Amino acid sequence: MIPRLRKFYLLLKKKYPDYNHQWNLWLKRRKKDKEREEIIIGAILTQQTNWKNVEKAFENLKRAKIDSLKKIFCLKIKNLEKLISPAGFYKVKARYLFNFSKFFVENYRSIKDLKKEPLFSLREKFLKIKGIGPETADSILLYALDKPIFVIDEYTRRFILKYRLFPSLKYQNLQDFFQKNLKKDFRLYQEFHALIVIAGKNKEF
DNA sequence: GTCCAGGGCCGTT
DNA sequence: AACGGCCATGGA
Repeated sequence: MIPRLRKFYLLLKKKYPDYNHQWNLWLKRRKKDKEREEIIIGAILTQQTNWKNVEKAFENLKRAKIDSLKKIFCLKIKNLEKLISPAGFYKVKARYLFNFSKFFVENYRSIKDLKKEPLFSLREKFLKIKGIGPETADSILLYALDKPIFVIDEYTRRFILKYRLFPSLKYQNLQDFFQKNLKKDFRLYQEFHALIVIAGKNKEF
């Protein structure tokens, strides 16, 4: 029998066919380390923030040639604050970005090196960094490092709530629910979660 | 002018 | 363990 959750996945997939094309391109492209680092930076900048504002912050960073965690680590915190200010909460986020960058440059040689580490050991380490909570940690693991862990965010909660798919909205409970009902595959997790976000932005729930 | 967006931390209970 | 206040900008 097919889990109900999987039916919703297939339904969303059918409902947003033009996204399918983009998705296939995203899957095929071999991600460069720089791109993975950008995903990490974006995961922090977008905390409780509209993506439009995050894009403005990215434009500033690009203009200043700040395109890696190492460069963020070397930057003066005040300068970093100024560059990312359009993304809001800029003082805490500058600190958060610095904290993650420090963790990265001091413990790993490259993104490949980081990627080699097992999921759960990595997740625990991420969660110890100030500024990295469960959602940000899992976004980085899933989207930047291709690790099979399902991201729970506000859209995911609204999706679950609307269709009454699960009684609890607590992070761990929901994540277990998704992972128990889906094949353990980072591609599936990425695509399903992305579809939930698209549908959410589209005011479906 | 008001509301709010893909969180997380911290202090209080 | 759970909850409220706080962090800040730009677009609707």
